[in-house]
Amino acid sequence: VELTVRYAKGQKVETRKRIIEVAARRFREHGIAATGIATVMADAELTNGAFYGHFESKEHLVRETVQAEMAAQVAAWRLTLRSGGLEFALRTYLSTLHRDMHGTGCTSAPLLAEIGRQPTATRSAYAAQLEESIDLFADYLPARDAAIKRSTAVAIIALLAGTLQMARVIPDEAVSAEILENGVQAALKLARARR
Amino acid sequence: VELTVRYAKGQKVETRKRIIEVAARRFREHGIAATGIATVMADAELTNGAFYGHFESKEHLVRETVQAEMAAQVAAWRLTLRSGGLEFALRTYLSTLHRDMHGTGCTSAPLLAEIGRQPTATRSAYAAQLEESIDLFADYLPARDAAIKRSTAVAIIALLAGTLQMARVIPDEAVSAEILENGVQAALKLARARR
DNA sequence: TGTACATCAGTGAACGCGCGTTCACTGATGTAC
DNA sequence: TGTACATCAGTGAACGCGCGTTCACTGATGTAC
Repeated sequence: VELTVRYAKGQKVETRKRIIEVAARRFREHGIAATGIATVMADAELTNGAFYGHFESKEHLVRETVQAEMAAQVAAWRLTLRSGGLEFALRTYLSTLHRDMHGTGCTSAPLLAEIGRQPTATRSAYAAQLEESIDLFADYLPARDAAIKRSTAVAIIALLAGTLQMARVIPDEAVSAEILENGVQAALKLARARR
Repeated sequence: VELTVRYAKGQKVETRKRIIEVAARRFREHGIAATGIATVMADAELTNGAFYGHFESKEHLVRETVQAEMAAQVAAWRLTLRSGGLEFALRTYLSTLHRDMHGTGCTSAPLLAEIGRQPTATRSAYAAQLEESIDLFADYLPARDAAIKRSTAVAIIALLAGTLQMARVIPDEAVSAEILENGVQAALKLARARR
């Protein structure tokens, strides 16, 4: 069996990546159910037919997008935590800037509930990346016991997602900003507790 | 102008209520975008055409449903808090029973992110009910200062929503249950802090 | 008491549209000889 | 070097279907006289 490369090496892989990126943006902005294949493909500057050369179905695209974007988010968190520490990372996440950055921000917060309605494979992909996030956060917590670090990290992540979602709902700018700042304080409170 | 009652008094009002109830169930279970008018009306044992005798549009149904179901939820919280206190209410909310009760449970958690994508009118309806929840929770917190009660209540509500969503995503039953219990502990920790 | 009429909650077919998916095809590239 | 052929990423029309919404209608009820 011979393996020939007729197209620029990795071209198809790059197209696939581009589809995932534009899909992620649409998903975050409008939700998974409200996002159509045709609009995603148009965003990627392709026609709808090309989709099925890259993915078996919409379900598969969702799975791969959740997987890839959550991994990217963990990497981003790692960078922010390393460069600025916990409070800086929390403040970056719960900033009005991030709140208003629907398409390019966090994947978890806007899609968490909807991921809960996806097939097990997609939810497992999320769960795996969540474990990465938990381990990462745990490294920046002052507690001694590993189990306490873990449970605190879980609580902080849940709090962050809930707070960002809530701030995005509230139309009153002052109240919304208050909710964000409040989330930072509560997360720090949880982080500081040793047991 | 004469006002005659040709049908059983309040029949239309009751039908309207029934539509909102079945819509709420569908919205919680499948999300707003994934729920169609025709299926809601079929659930209410009516044909799709009848819908527009009760609501101007799907957007209006969403608004009224969010308003009504959030109000009902506040009432349920009030009852649970009054009868069992804070920890009991937290444990009820973050129970595996509630986690698995997608259609009839909390409206806020499964729809929070999606409500954030609705028009301002719907988001304002949510915001008003959220304020009720905050005031209600604040009454069951040990802090002295009203501002601290308020900010703690906000944090607890955000934590509850995020935790329930997360627990619903995780396929591993043990990990999911751990996340729920962990949420209870974190909420209690926040509640106990006096400042 | 009996009949003609008004009211109106609900019916069900139809509208244009976008959905996820399929498929025969195009056309640029590389291979074989 | 030149020509016939194979590969395959992407094209674009089409599929059946459900969406939100409209509308002429039905038929049970109550009113008027």
